[in-house]
Order: sequence, then structure tokens, then C-alpha cells
Amino acid sequence: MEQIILSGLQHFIDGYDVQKSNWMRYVNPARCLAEQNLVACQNGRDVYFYTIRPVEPKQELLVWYSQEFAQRLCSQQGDLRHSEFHLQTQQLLQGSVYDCLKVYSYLLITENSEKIDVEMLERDTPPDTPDDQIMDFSRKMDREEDPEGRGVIPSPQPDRREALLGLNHPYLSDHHPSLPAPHRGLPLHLHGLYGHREGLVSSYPPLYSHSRHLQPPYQFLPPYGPHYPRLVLPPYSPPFPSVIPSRGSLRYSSYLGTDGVPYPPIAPPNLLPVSLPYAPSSQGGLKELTPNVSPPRGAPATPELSPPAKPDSYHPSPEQSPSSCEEAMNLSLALNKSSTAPRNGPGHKSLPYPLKKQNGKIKYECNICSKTFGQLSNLKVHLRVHSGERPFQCHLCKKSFTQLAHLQKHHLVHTGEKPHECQVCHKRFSSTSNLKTHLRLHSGEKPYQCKLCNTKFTQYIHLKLHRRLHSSRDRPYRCALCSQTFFHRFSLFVHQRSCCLANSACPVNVHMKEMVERFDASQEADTLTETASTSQVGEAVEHWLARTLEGEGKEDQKEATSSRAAVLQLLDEPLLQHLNRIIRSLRFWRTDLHRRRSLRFWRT
DNA sequence: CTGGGGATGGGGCCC
DNA sequence: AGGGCCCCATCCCCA
Repeated sequence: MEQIILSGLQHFIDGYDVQKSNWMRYVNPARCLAEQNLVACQNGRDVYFYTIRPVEPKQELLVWYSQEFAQRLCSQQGDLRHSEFHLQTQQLLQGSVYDCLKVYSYLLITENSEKIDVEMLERDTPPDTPDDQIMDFSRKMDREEDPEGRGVIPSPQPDRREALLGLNHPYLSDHHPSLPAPHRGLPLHLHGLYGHREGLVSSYPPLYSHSRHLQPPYQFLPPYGPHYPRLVLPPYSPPFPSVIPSRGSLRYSSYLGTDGVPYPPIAPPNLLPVSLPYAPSSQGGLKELTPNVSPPRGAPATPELSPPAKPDSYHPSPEQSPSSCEEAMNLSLALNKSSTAPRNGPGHKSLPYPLKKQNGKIKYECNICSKTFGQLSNLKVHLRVHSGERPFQCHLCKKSFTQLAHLQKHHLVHTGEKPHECQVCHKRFSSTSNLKTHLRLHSGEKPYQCKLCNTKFTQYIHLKLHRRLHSSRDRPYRCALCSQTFFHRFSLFVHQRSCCLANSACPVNVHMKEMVERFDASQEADTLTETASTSQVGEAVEHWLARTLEGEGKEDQKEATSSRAAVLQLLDEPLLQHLNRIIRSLRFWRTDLHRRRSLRFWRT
């Protein structure tokens, strides 16, 4: 193969030169979609071919070129001023298989050359670079979205072979009306190589961009696990490397087999990476067809653009003879590897995530839920939540997990190991968090408190369950002005007199509303009948107030005492005056607390 | 209903 | 980049 540098393009792959080209020249275009057994995808400047079904010996390697690809091929025409392009286009029109492939490779790399070297940008962007100057392909996708808002560009679907090979094909025209302008000039990986009619779309960044949120990735990326046994690799480009099974999952089996692993011996043979949904390729495949040029496993079809293969880094040892599934996995791994290996020249890496800057630090944002992460690896682990990838499976119970650590923790279930001991009662726990929860029993700490009745709990879930009790009860007394409801008539009465008509935006009134609501839900209010006397209500309020103030800090006890005294003085007055004065007293006391910034009571 | 504990999910951070 | 550890949140089960 030869590599030339032209104006506006990076590389040119000549499939004619049998001395320099590799097995890629044996890949032919399929006559129909059903015929294809290879899928092509681009990663950086590398072109990869995946087998999507077993390839028998002597079987031709066939890849289907979509109409979308043909369209992009056309759209490039204006960009390629070099006469080489015209020559190739002419050859393409003649229907040469190799020429087709040749132009295919040509365009892949040419399009790629338009991209900014994001890795360099990521590395070199000064901290004060505005966000909008950071290359973000997902945003680009947003900007260039179909103006009509369609997530997928509809297009006619003639025979694709004809379309590509030029026999009456209408797509080798810049002026064809069906040519989706928004897709012109997009980096190839933003499209995928295949059209949408058969549901074949790229799972590359578009799926993870906000503009495509209507197409959640999991519908294209079935989660691994027992429910998805060895699915055929769908004919779209692979997801970005984070969704591809990580090397960690491969390592795990050997990792478990090594010494020093915190597992008892029973575990290792049973804990293996989960089966991947890649098509099992038959024995043979590429090797049978290209015995002299068989690439290293996982090598891209554009080897001169890729780092040399590192056999030791991901090839299983002989005793770990890879299954066909693992073969496919290794291909993915190599893809992953190649995307991160340093290479010369720009435009070999794309970002499947937007970059943000927060406090001068680069944040990696999830394209789906917009969560940001300080480290890319954290984002990649997070993305498994959306992709459904659960690469770590327990082979004892078939449960799978998104993180190795989770699997390790889970394994304690089978071993019965409880490595965390309470130093007080020596009870043992399998997790630190459960130990921490347990320690609250000894310390008496109950950090979760009900706002309404002040009941405290050691666990948040208990508070949540408790809250349901409040919400499940009927509140028959509704304020006609603000629709707030109460359990008790007198609560509604106080509410309407004290805080409903007042400026509700005033912080004092906001808290007064809370006060009334809390008293309404208190056990003191519950003990009162709806026909309770003034003094009975006043007494209940005082009692509730006193109890509420219990447990507050000593600094607050002073205010609590004086407040109780104020309440007690009011007990023998008529109810309305009674409560109003209580409220005024409380309001004053609360405002005073505000000033002193000791508001614990009011926040509870 | 409350409370205690087991199991798991997921993010942060460091190495 | 990935592993390891820690932490918090959550769900579930059961007494």
C-alpha cells in the first residue's frame, strides 16, 4: 500500500499493490445486504472489518456498502480536487471491485482528515479555553441536525450495489435532491457506514448525543448476560471503546487465577467475563481466504495506520484457547487499543462525550444523562449504565455486574466471608457500608429525621417508609386559598390566620407554614379531638413545642425555655388570641434564631 | 410499622 | 486506562 499526502486528505490506500496491501484487498462488496458477512467500521484512521457470521473456507469476504456511504462518497467529490479522485470515480463507475474498495478507503481517510486532532486538543487546551472552542462532535451533530428535526434522515433505497458501482446510480451527483445536506462533511464515525432502512445505524456517538436521545443506546446494544446469548454483531459500527468490553474483563479470568487474589480457590474457575454478543466466527474465516496475509487478531484493515500489534497484551495464552466469541472480543480490544495508542498526525481520535470545564478542570460529560466526571474512566464505567453492559458475571449464580469490584463484593455472598467486623460487638459484615449502618446502633446516631413528626431513623429507607404513613393518611381539611390540606380542623384554622394570607414568599411565613404543618402531623395534634377546647389545643401546642425543642443544643435550650414560658402564659386565653400569640412568639423566636444562625429546630 | 441487616448500584478518588 | 477501595444510596427481606 502506499500512502500519499494530498491537499485536503491524509492517506490513500492502494489495494492494487499486492506487495504492500494486506488482506483488505480481498474484501469485496456484497450484492445485497443479506449477502454480507463482514461489517466495516472506522476507528480513527483505521478501518476494521468484523465478521458478522461464520465465514466458511473458500467463502468470499463480502461487505455491504450502504446508500448513505455512497452519498457521502458523492459529497466528498467537491472536496477532492486532486485528479486522483476523478480517476478513481471513473474506475468506480466501471464496477471494479477493488476500485470500489479503493475509493472506500480513500474516502474514509479523507473524511477523517477533516477532523481536528481532538486528543491533542484535549491534551493541550489551556484551562481557560472556552468550552465552545473545544471540539465536540456530539455538539456538532446537534448543530447539523436535520433542520426538520428528524432523528434519521430518510432516503430512498435502490439496489445498493448499483448505486455504488455506478450503473444508473443517482447518488454520484452532488445535486441529487435526496442527498441529506446535514450529513455532508460529518466525520464518518458519526454516521456509521450503513443506512437506516434495516435498522442499521451507527452506534457511534450520535446515539449518545442529546440530539438522538429518542434512540436510546440499549435498543441497539442489548445488555450482555443470559438473556442475550451470543447475538450476531449487528451490522453497524461498534460503539465507542468504552462500550466495547474492556481488557479488564479479559484479564479477569487470569486475574482470578493468579495468586494474591482475595478469593478462595473455589471462585476462580467460576468467575469469568460474561459472554459477549458478538458473532462466533467459525474456524477459518480470514485465514483460509488469505493465508499469506492474515492479519494479527484484531488488526485493522489499515495496518500502516495502526500501531504494531502487541500479541502479549491481549492474546490469550495457548491454554486459554480463545473461543470464537473471544476472537471477536479481541478484535474489539485491538480496536480499543488502537484508538488510544499514540500516533502521528491529526484526526485519529474522536470524542464520544462532550468536554466541559468546571472550576478550570476538564469534566467529561455523559451524552445521555449529562452527568459529568472528573476522570474519563469514571465516565466510561458510568456509560455501562446506559449501554446495559455488564461485563463481570458470576458463574456461580450468573449474576452480572458493571464493575469488577461489584462482582468481587458479590462473591462474598457465595463464600460467606464477612471481612468487616464491628469493634464494639464483634459482629461481622460483608460490606463496609453495612458495618457503618450497624455502628449507628452503638453510637445512637439517627441521621434521618421526619420533618413532620421528628421521628429519627438510622437508615434513610426507614424514613422513606415512615413518610408514606404521613402521605397516605387523608387530610380532609383543605385551605381554599392555597389548597394545602390538614389532618385537623384547628390546623387549617391556624394556617389561614397566620401564614396563608400573608406574603408566602417571606421566609418567616414559609417556616410558619412548616410549623403549622408539623404540628398538624404531630402526635399531640392527633390526640386532640376536632372539638377540642382552646386550652386543650394550647396545651397540645405547648407540649409539642416542648418536645420538639428537646434534643436541641444547649444554646437553643435558653430560647426553648423562654418560648415555653411564653406559650404557658397564653394557655388561659381564647383560642384565636392564644394561637396568634403563640405564633407571634414562635415567629419572633424563629427570627431571632435566624439572626443567630442557629436554626436547627426550624429545619427539622 | 419499625428496625436491623444483606445485597447491590454507582460515583469519587487514588494509584 | 484500569484496578482497587471507599462511600452513599437503595432495595429487599425478615424479625
